[in-house]
Amino acid sequence: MKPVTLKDIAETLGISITTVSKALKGYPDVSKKTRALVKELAKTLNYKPNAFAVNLRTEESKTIGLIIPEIVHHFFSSVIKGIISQAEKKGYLVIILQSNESYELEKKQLDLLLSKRVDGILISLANGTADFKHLVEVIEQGKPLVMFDKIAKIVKCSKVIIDDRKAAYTATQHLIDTGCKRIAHFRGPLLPQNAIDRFLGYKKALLDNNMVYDPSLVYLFEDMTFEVGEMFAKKIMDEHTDVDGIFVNTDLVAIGAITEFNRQGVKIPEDISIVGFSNWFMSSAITPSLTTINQPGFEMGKKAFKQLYKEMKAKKNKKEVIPKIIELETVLVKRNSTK
Amino acid sequence: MKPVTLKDIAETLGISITTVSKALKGYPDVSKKTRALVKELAKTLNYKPNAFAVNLRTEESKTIGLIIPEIVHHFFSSVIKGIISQAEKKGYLVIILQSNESYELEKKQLDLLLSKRVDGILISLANGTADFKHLVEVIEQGKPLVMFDKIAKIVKCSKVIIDDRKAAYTATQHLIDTGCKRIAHFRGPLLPQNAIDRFLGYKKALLDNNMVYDPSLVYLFEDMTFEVGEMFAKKIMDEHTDVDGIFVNTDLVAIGAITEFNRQGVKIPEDISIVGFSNWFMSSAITPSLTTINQPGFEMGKKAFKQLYKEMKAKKNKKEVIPKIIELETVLVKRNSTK
DNA sequence: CTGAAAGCGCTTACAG
DNA sequence: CTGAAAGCGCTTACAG
Repeated sequence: MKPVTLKDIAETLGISITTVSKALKGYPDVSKKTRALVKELAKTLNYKPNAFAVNLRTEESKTIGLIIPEIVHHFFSSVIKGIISQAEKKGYLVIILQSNESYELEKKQLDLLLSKRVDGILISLANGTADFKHLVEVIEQGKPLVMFDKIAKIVKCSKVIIDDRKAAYTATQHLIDTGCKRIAHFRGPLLPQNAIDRFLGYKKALLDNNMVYDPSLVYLFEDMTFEVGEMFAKKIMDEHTDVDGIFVNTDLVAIGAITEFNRQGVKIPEDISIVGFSNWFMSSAITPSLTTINQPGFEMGKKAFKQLYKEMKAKKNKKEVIPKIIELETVLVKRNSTK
Repeated sequence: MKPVTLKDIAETLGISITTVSKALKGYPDVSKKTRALVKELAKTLNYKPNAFAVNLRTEESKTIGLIIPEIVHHFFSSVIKGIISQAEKKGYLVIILQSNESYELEKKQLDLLLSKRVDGILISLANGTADFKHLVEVIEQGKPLVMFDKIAKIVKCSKVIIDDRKAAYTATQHLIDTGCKRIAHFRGPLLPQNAIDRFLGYKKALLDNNMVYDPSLVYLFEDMTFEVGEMFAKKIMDEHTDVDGIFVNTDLVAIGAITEFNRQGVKIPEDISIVGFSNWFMSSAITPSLTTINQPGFEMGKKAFKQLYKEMKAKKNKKEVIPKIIELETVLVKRNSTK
């Protein structure tokens, strides 16, 4: 009933706990005979080291924390999958917490992870986060921290990102190249760095092509939902009948817009071209299929863990870590929502 | 730099570690003055108990494990969200692992969680799992275990489920009630209990209505994807032009089928009616919108954790636990893919 | 009201 | 090659 301990094995074999421990860990200063004996007994008794004791001794839990704004999102769940798959390979477990896009919750979750003494932390910031003291504190404490996707530029730590500005530029340029003259942007929320960068890329593409940047064509919204896409599609039809192209922050919203345009008989791409962002699997399924930017979530998760792992290892060996910015490639996936 | 310990506080205040510990935990046998002093110092020093030591002493980690077949699935990510939200309220953290629908991996993950000594385990079975010894062992060890959604009927533990058979019956009956005479079923994989039960509900509805059950109208497939839906829609048009209704195992597959039928000019619901399963948010977005069975994922996650919590508490108090089957309500959501 | 002491199960520096 | 001992940081039964 009670779990088997080193002591149990030692007593049964009439040797010391020290020797049992060493034998199990394959230390060379144990005789072959003893080692075999110990290992055999451990196996038959189904011995499993008490993780709590090991943690206490080694000050390491082989567990990392992950804070994510929202789990129920195709992109983020792909990232999670990437993180878990990689963590598993290295023998790490992942504790997942959600910030619900709230700064207060994010702070609280970070504190929780710290008090649990996870070995490292992976985080994608909440939309509501504009102050970064809580993150700086983690770093000052020497706890490895890697940010991904939604990051804070001024915080000195490793980051795994895409070049949102460039990707948005490419998307907008594609609209221009295919003949769009008046291009709107469904921007999303105000604060997060990726929304800012996508907006900047959009704007720069316009200016580089000697097109007018018109702020009234930029639509802000908090929630990235299908319904928001429908709503703004309606708004465009009401307010700006001359718009012939839209660059949308997220596929889900773009698909909402497409659905509404379809419903109203607006032809895509003849009347309006649309480019999304993220390459959600539904974007190839919708009619017309959606031209979009591929954002490699699974890959991002893998890279983020790998970097964190390096930093945890470096810390263990008391080596200095130089923060690294890892940028993943994005690709424009051309489909039928653009000419 | 080094974390503050009870000893640090005790030494600074010139009192014993015992008293500091008691004061911080609000034990009544400490003078008000001492308690106030200790608490204040702890706060200014930002004392956080060493979770590893607490775990070792209390044999409790306030952490649970969750094994899920696939994270990147709207339904499962909703469940995860429900679990995490509830766990947070009770001060528990959640370690998430994926079985990738593989029995071997599921066993391995379970073992990992056990060796980490989580306080309890939540699991939804892999499609590949047909042997349940690994689960029985967990229970025999006295570790609280609750299964949800994809369960094994013969394993004696608490379960949170829906009545898949009844829901499938309702879905099929709705097709019959709206005039369908020849109803196919996209069944999904062979093994999981929920696929079996949905199939049985479909069959029973046919028989209760004196309709012929034709095995050639039941389509098996391993992966529940959009593409599978497209493919089987084509198959139906080739093989069974008389089919006028389909009950599909999952919304995603149903939406794939709708897309293909739309493409081929097959009218929904005039030529073929379709009912899905799960009420994925895209099912109200597609044209025509999809009639489906609402499967409460978030709710299921919450209930599963609540039950696990009860059992962990009972175990702590050395009370017996009687396994409980919690069945959540499902509702048929009528939309435009049926008459 | 306070504290000395045992103990949770492990790891590892050290002695022999 | 083997083992006694210290110690990780906490909790708690017990004595005073």
